[in-house]
Amino acid sequence: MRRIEFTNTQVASSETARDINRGVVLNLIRRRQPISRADLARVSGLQRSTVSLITEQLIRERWVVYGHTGRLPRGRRPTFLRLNEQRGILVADLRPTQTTLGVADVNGRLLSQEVMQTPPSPRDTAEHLAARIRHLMQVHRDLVFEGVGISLPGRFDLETQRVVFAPNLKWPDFDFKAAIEQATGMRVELENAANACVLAEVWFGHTEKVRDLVVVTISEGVGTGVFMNGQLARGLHGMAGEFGHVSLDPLGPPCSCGGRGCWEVYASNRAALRYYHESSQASDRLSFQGLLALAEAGDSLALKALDRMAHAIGSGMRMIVASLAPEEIVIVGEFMKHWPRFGPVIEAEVAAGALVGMPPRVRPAAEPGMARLRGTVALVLQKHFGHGVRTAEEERPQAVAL
Amino acid sequence: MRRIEFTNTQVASSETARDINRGVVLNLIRRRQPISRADLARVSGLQRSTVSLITEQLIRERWVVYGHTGRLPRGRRPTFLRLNEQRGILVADLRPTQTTLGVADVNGRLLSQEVMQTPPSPRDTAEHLAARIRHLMQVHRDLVFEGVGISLPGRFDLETQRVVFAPNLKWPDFDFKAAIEQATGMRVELENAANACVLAEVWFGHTEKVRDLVVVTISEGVGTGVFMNGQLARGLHGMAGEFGHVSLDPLGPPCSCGGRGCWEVYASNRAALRYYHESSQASDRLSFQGLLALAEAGDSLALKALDRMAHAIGSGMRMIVASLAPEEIVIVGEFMKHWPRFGPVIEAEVAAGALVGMPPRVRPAAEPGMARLRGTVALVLQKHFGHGVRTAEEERPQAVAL
DNA sequence: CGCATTTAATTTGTGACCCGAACTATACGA
DNA sequence: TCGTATAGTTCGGGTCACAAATTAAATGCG
Repeated sequence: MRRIEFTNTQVASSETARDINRGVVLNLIRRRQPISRADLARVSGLQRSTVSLITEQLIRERWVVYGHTGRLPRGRRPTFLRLNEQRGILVADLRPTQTTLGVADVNGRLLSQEVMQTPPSPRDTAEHLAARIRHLMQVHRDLVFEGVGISLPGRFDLETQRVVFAPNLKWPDFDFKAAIEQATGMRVELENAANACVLAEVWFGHTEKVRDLVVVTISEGVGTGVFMNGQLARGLHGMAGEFGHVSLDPLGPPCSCGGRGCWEVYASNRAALRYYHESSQASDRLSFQGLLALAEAGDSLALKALDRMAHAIGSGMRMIVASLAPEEIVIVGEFMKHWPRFGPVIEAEVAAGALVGMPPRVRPAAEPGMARLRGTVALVLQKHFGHGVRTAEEERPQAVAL
Repeated sequence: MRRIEFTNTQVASSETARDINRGVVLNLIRRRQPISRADLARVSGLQRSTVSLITEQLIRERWVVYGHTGRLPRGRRPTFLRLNEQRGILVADLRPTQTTLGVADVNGRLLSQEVMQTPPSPRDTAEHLAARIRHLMQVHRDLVFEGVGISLPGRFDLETQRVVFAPNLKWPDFDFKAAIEQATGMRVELENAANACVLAEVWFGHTEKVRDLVVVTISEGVGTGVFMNGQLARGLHGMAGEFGHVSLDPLGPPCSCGGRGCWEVYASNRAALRYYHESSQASDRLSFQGLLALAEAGDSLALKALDRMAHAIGSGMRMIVASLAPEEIVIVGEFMKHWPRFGPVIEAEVAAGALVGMPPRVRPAAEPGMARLRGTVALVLQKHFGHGVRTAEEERPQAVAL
C-alpha cells in the first residue's frame, strides 16, 4: 500500500503574517520605547492601520501599556506606548561556588538581586534555588511572572532537557529543570552562560544589527557563545561553542573535561592563578579576585600572570576569528576589569589572526556585571517576542533544507 | 526636529504566506517528484485547494510541469507533478589548475561537462570561461537558463561582490563576477567550494533534516563549509569556515595564507606530497593522483604519507567537533578514494574529540565527484526556491535581533 | 450494466490579514 | 476662527488559507 507519511512541513497559515508583524512591532516597542503608533508605522514600514490593530492586540495581551502623551511642534499629540513593566522574570546565574538570583522586568532591569552559596549537588542546588525563588515571588507579588531563566556553566540539551556538559560543576545526571519547575510552578529555561551573554548583547546591547557575534566568558573556565546569521548556534545536544575545550596542545596540562591542553587550561582564571603560583613562592591559595587586586597594586608577578593569560585568550581567539569570522567578539569576565591594560594584547593577537580585511572588533560586554542575568530575561521572553529571527537587513541568499 | 529614521524592518505582507507556502510546495515537489497534488497536501499539511492554487502558480511560472498519470488500487488517478527540466543552470568549478564546467538541469543532473585549463590571471579566466559558457548556451538552445553558478577555492564577499580570500589562486583584485556577467548576459553566483558542497548535500543529499553540518574539502588546500541552524554560515566578508587556516603550531611550516602551521599545511593533498617527498629519495615531482596510485599499489611510503595526512585531517576535525558540534561531518576530496582504509583513522580522532555523547557521523559526500557542481545548481536556484529556511522540525527557541 | 465506493482535483463561501484612502481627533498659530 | 499638520481610526478592496461541497474519474460488486 503506497501511503505517504505525514511530515507536516512548517507552512504558513493566514495568521502567519500577523505573528511575524506582531513580533516586529513588539520588538520595536521594546527597543525604542516610548514610541507612538505613528512612529512604529514609519519605522516598520507597516500601515498605520495595521500598527493600530497589532498594538491593540499587544495591549490586550498585556505586553504593552499606554505611556504618557507626547508633544509635537504642531498636530495631534501622540500616545506613547511602552512595555508593561508589571511582568517580571525570575533570573538566576548559577556558578560553581555561588549563585546569583533576582527579579527582572521585561526591559532586563533588575528589581532585586541576591546571592547564595551553590551547594555541591544538583538536587540541593535545585531545592535551595527554588526556595529562594518562591520567596522572591512572595516579595514581588505585584508582578506577573513569566518564567524562570537560569544561566549555568554548562550545556543544556533541548532534546533530552538535561544538562549534558558541565565539567566545572561536576554534577551527576539529574533533571534540574524539572526539579525547579515542580518546586516553583514556573516554566524554567536553562542556558549556557556564554549563550546567555549573547542574548544579553543582542537583546539589550547597542549592537542592533550584528548578525555574527561570539561571546567569550572567562571565569573558572572559558565558555563561548556563537551567534551566526542572527541566531544562536546550539549544535547537537546544545554543544556548539566549546572552543574552550579545543585542545591546543595534546601534551598540555590536563583539563576538567578529561582532555589535555584545552584553551581553557591556558586562558581561564584558574590558568592565571596557576601561572602566578608557578612563579611566586607564596604557598597560600590565592583567589582570582586577589590576583586582580595584586595586579592593581602593581605586583609584577601578578601582572605577568595576567599578561600570559591575556596572550592565551588572544591566541585562542585567533581560532574563532579564522573559523567563524564574526563581526564582533565580546569578552565577559572579572579579568575585564583590567581591559585597558590587557585589551591591546588581545587585540593584537586577534588582528594577527584575521585572514582578510579588518579584524573583528573585540570589546568588553555592554554591561559586564549584568550580562548573564539579562540574558536569561531574553531567554524567557524569547518565545513571546520572537517567532524566528528577522533583522533589518535585506535578504541574503540562504540554503533551503528540504 | 525629532524625526524617526526609516529602518524598514522586514515585515510580512498579505503575500508572505503565499511566498512561504510556494517555497514549501516547490521544494516538496523537488524532493519527492513525481508527486500528486493530493500527496503534496498530505505531506505539507496544506489544504488540497491551497495546494492546487499554488501548483497552478508554479506551473504558470514554468517551474513545474505535469508528469504522467498515476495508478491507484481505486479512485481517480492522480496527475503527477515534477520540476520542469527545460530550465538549465550553467555550472562551473574553478580550481587552481583546471576548471570544470557544464550544464545541469534543476534536479542537479549534469547534461554535459567539460574541462579547461585555468589561466593564471582572473581576467583571462573570466574570458575563457565566459566563452565556453556562451558556447554551451548555443549547444543547449532548447533550455532556458536560469543563471551561472561557480564554485571556487576562495571566499566571496556578498557586500563588496568580490573574491576576497583565495590563497591558492593568488589572484589580484578583479571583479570576476561582473566580468562573467557582462560577457555572458547571465546572472552569476559565486561561492566557496566547501560552501557549495554544503548546498549539494543539503539540496540533493539524503540528509533531509540535518540542521548542523560541516563539509571539509581536501584538495590543494583544506576548506570547510559550515551549515548551522539550517543555514550556511557566511560570517563577515563570507569568511566563516576557514578552519583550514587555523594555526595549529605557530612555528609550523609556512602556509599560502601567510600564516604558519595552519591545519591545511598538515592535512591537504600538498601536505601528503610533502610527507612523501620527505621520506622518499625520489626527486621527481609527484602529483597527488600519482601518490594515490602508489598507495593503491601498496607502496609503503605512499601509504605512510596518506596515513599522516589522515591523522592530520582527524585531529583538525576535533577542533570542529568541539567548537560547532555538528551532527555530521562530510569529507570531499580525491583522498576519499581511500576512505575504507583511512576512514577509521579519522573517525577515531573525531571520536576522541567528542566532549559528550556520540561523536558526529563522519562520511564521504553523497556524490563526491558532483558535489561542487551540484552545489552551484542550488546556489543559482536558491533565490527562486527558498525564502529563508524552514525545516520540518518544531520551532526551537531562537534569539531575536532587533 | 448500474451503482456504491474511493480517491483526485476544483469550486465556492468564509474569515484573517494587510493596504490605502478617507475620515475623525487634536494641536498650533496667524 | 480657520488653515495646516500630525495622530489615530474606519472602511472598502485584494490576497490568502481553510473547509465543505462539488465535480471528475476509476474500481468493483451485484
